[in-house]
Amino acid sequence: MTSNINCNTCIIKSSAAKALNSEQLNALGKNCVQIDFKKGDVIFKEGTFSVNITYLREGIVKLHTEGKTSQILKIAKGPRYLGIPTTIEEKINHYSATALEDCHICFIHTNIFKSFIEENKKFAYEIIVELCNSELELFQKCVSRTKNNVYGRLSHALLFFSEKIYETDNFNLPLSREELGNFINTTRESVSRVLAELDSKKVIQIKGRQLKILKPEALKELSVI
Amino acid sequence: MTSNINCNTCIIKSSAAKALNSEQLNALGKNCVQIDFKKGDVIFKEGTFSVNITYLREGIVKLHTEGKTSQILKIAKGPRYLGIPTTIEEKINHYSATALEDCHICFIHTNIFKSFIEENKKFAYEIIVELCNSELELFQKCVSRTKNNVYGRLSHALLFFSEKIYETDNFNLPLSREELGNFINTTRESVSRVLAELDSKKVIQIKGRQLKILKPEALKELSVI
DNA sequence: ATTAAAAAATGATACATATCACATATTATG
DNA sequence: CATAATATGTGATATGTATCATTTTTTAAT
Repeated sequence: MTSNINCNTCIIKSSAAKALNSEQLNALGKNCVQIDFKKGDVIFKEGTFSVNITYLREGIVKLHTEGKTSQILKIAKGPRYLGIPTTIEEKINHYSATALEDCHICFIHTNIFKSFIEENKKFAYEIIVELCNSELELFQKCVSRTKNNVYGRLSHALLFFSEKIYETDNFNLPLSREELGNFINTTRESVSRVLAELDSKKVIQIKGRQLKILKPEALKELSVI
Repeated sequence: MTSNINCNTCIIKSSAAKALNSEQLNALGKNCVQIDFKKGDVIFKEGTFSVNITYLREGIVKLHTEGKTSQILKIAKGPRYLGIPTTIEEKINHYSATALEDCHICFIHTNIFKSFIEENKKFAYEIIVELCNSELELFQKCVSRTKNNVYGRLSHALLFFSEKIYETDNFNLPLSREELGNFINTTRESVSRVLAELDSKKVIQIKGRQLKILKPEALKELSVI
């Protein structure tokens, strides 16, 4: 579903978008289209031509590589920009984005996005801060993936969902066992086994995708970072 | 060694620094100090308080975590900014930087750096582009570390040194076997073994740190990314 | 040059985790 | 509701790589 939007009245703004003035928001509305995606929909695909900056207004997406050894690089929750690195200079997407929950996404013309950077100091600064945070997050993930064993990586991922995405210790996993494996770089079998063991040790309670974290401290102990 | 500098006459400028006008370069010179580091010197350390943006004018550095399971996150060659993510908003360095070759480094007051972002559109834009490239690089590395086995990761690293750092297929490795292990997430023993095997198969020729790549295509085949 | 210290090479073994095979749920479809 | 398709669980085995132990080489210090 596509719809015209009024960015002036939109209340779901990233800290960068909050820096835009009324005139800029009007211009944004005219150079931007909101599309609604359903769970599982592909938002953009690795290798395709990119002409927009993608703003995830609401929802949860995964950024991932393609192929049978697909790898989930990041899981992002709105409001935030997606894939600025992959779109701003080069025209080819370096990775794909797929909706894990229903999403409202705004596709913003790269040109108007660039003009805001030029016109609006605060906006430019906030984008820089966002990119910096994104890179630090990735560093963290890099370290977690390599310093932790499968137990640690899975614990880290479960805590990430609980703390950063759902903000509760009782939620439905947004990923299948196989996708979880792609996220923490292991196989679906290992994910099953470790989840079963954490369940048997009463650290978590899992049934299908329904997860309840019983002992977050125990998960924290398992992951060094 | 510390010295006052004239940024106007400096010919070693990043693409962002090239966007600064004469007045800004004068101001930069007054709010910036150049320090020369020798091979092995620590430039900044994880966990310490940070008050500057670090500009690597010339030389090669490693960005790494501390501790016995130290991990090398990135190897960078000047001219480029180092660790903007770790310094711009938060005041604590999230990782360390150590010189792998003699380096000339400019420490720039964070405030003047921020003022350039505000005053100079082109500068802000170039910083954004640099951060985007940096993140893409990290994505690449994340994928390489997890999709490749030790052979692939080491091949990838050797090609990286050859293509991105030294721009020749005949150079001295900037890292010990142990550091190479920290860079590609393996042990020094595994690095030794794989180097020995690549040598015996005449893909490379290695003696101590002296490396000559004989068959770059063979290395490319070993690493999927 | 001689000795000490550090780095690298190499063999033997251990172990975490991938792979394979198959059973059992769970979800989709006519 | 039945049947197929897909996802998940679990045991047995294989394998890449870490770990440990020891030797050899290189580098640094006196």
